[in-house]
Amino acid sequence: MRIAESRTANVGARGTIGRMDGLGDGVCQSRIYEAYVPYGPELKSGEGRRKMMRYNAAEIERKWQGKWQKAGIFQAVRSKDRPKYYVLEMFPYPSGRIHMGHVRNYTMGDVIARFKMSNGYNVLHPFGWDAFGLAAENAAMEKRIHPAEWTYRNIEDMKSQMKPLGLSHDWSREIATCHPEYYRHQQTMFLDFLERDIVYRKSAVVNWDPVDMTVLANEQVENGRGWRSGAEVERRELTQWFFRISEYSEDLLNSLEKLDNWPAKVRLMQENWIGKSRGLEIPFHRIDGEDPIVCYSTRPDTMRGATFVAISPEHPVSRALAENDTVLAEFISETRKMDTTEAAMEKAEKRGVDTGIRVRHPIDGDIELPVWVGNFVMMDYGTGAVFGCPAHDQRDLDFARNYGIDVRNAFHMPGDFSEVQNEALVPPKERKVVYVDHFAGISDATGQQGIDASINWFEASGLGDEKVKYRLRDWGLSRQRYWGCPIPVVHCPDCGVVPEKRENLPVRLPDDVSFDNPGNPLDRHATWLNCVCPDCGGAAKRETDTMDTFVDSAWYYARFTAPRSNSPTELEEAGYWMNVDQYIGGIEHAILHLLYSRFFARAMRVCGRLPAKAVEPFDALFTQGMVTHEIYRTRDGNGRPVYHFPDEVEIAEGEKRIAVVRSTGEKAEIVPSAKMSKSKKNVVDPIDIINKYGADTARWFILSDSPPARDVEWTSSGAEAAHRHLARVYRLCMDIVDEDAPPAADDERLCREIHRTIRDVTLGIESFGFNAAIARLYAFANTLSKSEAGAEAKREAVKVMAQLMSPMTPHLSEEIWSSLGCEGLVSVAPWPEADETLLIDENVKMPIQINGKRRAEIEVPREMCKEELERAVISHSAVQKALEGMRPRKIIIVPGRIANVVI
RNA sequence: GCGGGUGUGGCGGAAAUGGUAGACGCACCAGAUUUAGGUUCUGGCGCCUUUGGGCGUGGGGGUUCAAGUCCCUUCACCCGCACCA
Repeated sequence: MRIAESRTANVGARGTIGRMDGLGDGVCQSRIYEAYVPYGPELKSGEGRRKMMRYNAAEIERKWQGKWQKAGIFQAVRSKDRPKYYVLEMFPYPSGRIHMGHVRNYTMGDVIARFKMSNGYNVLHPFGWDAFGLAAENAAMEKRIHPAEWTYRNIEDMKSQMKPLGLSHDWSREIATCHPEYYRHQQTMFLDFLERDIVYRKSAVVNWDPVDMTVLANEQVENGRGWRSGAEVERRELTQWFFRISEYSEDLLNSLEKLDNWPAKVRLMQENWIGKSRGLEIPFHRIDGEDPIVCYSTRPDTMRGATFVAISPEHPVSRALAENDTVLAEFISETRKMDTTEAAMEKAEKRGVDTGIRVRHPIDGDIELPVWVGNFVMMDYGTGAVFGCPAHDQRDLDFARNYGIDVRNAFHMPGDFSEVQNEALVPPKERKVVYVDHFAGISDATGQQGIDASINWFEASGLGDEKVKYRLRDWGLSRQRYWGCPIPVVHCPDCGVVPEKRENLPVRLPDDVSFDNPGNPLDRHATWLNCVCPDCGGAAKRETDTMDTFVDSAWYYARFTAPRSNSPTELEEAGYWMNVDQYIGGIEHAILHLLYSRFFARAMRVCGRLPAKAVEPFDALFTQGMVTHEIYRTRDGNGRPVYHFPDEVEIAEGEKRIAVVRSTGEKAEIVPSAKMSKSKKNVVDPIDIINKYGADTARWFILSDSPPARDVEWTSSGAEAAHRHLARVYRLCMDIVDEDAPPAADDERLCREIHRTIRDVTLGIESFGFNAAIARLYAFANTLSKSEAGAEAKREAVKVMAQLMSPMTPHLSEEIWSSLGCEGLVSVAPWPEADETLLIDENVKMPIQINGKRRAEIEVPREMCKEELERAVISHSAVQKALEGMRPRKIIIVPGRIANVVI
């Protein structure tokens, strides 16, 4: 790892830093790390500009991107002189095309990065590719192209689509997770984790996606379906690798509190996902004297109403019994196939099989309870066994009614008829209940009180142990796929599972694989599969499962701090750059990626791969909304919908908007805004927009109008308006550059407006109110164009406007900046500061209300005291008229704000 | 079922802290420029109106001199989780 001495010094080295041996011969040489050569020759300045006076975005943007490139201003280098700022957008999957969602995401990150740079921060703003994944394998099967080639080609394509946007990414730090120089470090950390028992192997019933032919983690199953394929997930028992993320439940939960720059919504979602609950483990003793069945309960106050015990089909007791019980065995295999989709769950009957086992009621030993295997009991929550209390739990009641099991009240609500028929008696939290037989010493209590008292009572009586449980389960990372990071272990018939030697890393993916047959090609690759045991040197086989791609993205933010290091991270670099100060991405990763990353940062710290201060990877998180567009739909002969791209229809504005398909003249239905999607054809290609209007317009528009957290609708009229405005700003500025008017009376007013604008725009950017900042800049342009100020004052206004616009429209800003004759690049010029003294006007306009309704306005000196103000208000003609000679009942004066006269 | 969010003109949306509702943009209307269209520029634009005002931030109620903002209640839409014991 070399760190360049200075920014410019690093430029020449850029092409060479990354000459890692790519992916072996014949497959694909990564060109990721080659230098970016900006397109086209530079424009001659001066004469050409004056004559044209037309806003030529293409030329301007090409020119300034070249200059930035030359100056190397976006390359991050550690420095003691300035505070660091690490801004990161969630890196993309290289699907081949960038879309408007990317443009929005990266533009927001760019605004922050550029803003921080102007404010004196040493900014790290890297970019990379989340490059492993199934799409590449699917492409391999369909198009007979190697996944590596497909991926690297897509990366190059997407990069060429991104470059014209003029983003301030430090490309010298580019990484791709499918590159051996990335995943080898991931393998190193896997071995770290293995040594510290953070990753382990176990046999478990797992989620199997029959379409993608791989296992999925719990987080990756939505509504019983695979998150990528949408196929119904099956339950299979397999031996798999797991990360011990559940060991970190408490820490992951508690630390959420400290993430006060995360959206509350995301924190809440994680909290619910981790799902902490306080309850009891209660042994139920078997009549036959075998080991007791331990049930978990968060509602031990309902114990009096227990009439049965239910255990999971996966419970060891069920399994043992099933060996000699065909009925039970049949039942267990049926539940495994059970449909877990929402609709099916709703309808699914509560079914079970009586095991014949009887247990004693923990409180009253004379009562015997039957033990059932129930299809509604899950093995991986609690202990896989529950007691059933039909009187106070709807699910238990349904089950009891199906099998004629007793219903017994543990409490009733005073004043209400409490006989349980078909609905369980579940009192609202705040409702008081009366316990049967002064249960656990309590006669009555409201909700939580009763629960707490009963937990304490059980503990004290030695009948149960208090246990805190979490819903979060260990993260299964094995995937039966080729295009992922190989798990660096070997299976030896003599030594068992043996980690690969560190010096043998990376365990590379073989290049010569075929996708002609379904399944994992690694399983069939004899020369790769057969290897030597690192321990005994005997014949052994490689692990053919690869890692979940969410592992790749769980630590990339750390790798960016030292992307060419020979170890996964460099503590010095990570210590300087971590944590990510601002992370930006979609809400869809609220649980998956963001939870995994939080876990990984902790595990990496345990292994000494991150410094102690990097507890949380992301200090601040911003989740941006989607880009939407309306849909144009016609119907075919059979009434099936036919969709049309926006550029295929003509929109007539008027009282009603009408869309007509150009080629056929058909009238199309306009369906209100929806997420851009290829299948609905409501997409616009960023490249088309850039070609038509330029990058600055695309950037300006995508930030306008909608608050960044909300969805933004792309409209062609909006994009045109943005472009019109930038062209107007350009003309306005160029006119002013050439102006020669003497100082005027308006100078001071313009000057005050400049400083108010600085304040508002700065505040807007800092608070992610880009839309408000842009609105303010529109207003300022309006003011400037109408201003009667002299040339000097106007030029100052133009200069400041260029600076304030530069995070959003960097190219145009540079052009204006240089036209004014300002030194250097506006991109690195210090951010303008608002002069406090100029923000305060000597006179203020104060509205006068009469009985709370605005009736008049007076202009008064700022410093006027309350008494004087009151006199001024009273003597105002509108107030006099309203008073009709009477005295006001009350006068409220808020100096500088408002006056209210109550009559 | 549990948890969370949103609701402001024809549309997207502005309004730290309760203090001039509708900034800014789109669309629309009128005028200027133009042979015409487009561009550009100027002005208008919440609703009703007897031109004095009245009504207006999903609906209803409340607190306050004053409510988009605070409280209660209700409706609609959106999102997340869910056989969680």
